[in-house]
Amino acid sequence: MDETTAVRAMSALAHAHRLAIFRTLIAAGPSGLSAGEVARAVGIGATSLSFHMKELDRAGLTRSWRVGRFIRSSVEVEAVRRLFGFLVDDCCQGRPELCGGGLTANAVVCCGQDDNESNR
Amino acid sequence: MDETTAVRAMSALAHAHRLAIFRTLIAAGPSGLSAGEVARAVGIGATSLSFHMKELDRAGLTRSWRVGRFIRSSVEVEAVRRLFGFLVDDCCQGRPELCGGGLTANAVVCCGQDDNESNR
DNA sequence: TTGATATTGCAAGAATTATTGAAATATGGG
DNA sequence: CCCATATTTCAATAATTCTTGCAATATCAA
Repeated sequence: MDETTAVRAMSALAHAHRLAIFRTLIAAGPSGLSAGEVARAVGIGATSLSFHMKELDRAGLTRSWRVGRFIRSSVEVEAVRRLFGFLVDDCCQGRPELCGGGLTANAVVCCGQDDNESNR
Repeated sequence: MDETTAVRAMSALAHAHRLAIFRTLIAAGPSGLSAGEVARAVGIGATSLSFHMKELDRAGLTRSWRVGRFIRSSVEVEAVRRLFGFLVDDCCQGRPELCGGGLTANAVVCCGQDDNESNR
């Protein structure tokens, strides 16, 4: 993960609607939701959802795929993990004796090692 | 953590200079760095650093305190933990059977339970 | 093919955020 | 008290991002 990628990801989450979309999709799990379902859940219009969903996809935080007339989207769990890692991986320069707890940076997100089939 | 707080935190990190500042401070650990040291490390001017540092402080991601003529800043590790949690805590609606790995959302950052004295 | 549903693209204005240097403030040392 | 260092404030400009409705595209079902 480079800085540009990380900034793009943070920017994608730095918006009330997109954060709500992201959290809605995190809750939905690997099978995701259709654009319409997300728009309804978040309370925004189709145009607005499309705009914001595209931002999340572009940032690599979500993935979208077509199922008939619907576009389903879900969170790219691995990307979230990499993002968290990028933020904190150099914590205390990796010298735990500088810190109290002394854990090396680590971020774990639900849904295991990412891809768990479902209807992708 | 509410949505407004989370958006403010993500916005604070959604900028190349501020992300660099944040990561520099994460690496520095609880004792932090002075504004000048950060500015030099990141390669920006004093005015610019002051502007961006204030954003990080305002977002609650960092804390700053005066030591003589210097202002030192360090990362608020607990705030980072809460932010990560807010992003992923509802993962798969807390129903691990929907996910492969089945972990509940969890984000761990170095430096233990936050405050480890040093020169605060 | 036609109609209905689902989603995206476009364009212009509105709003927010970033950049810059110069001046102002705070502190410690002599 | 005066000077040098460290940081912040101010103000104007520049740049980016958001919002909105409507038209366009894609797919399915009849």
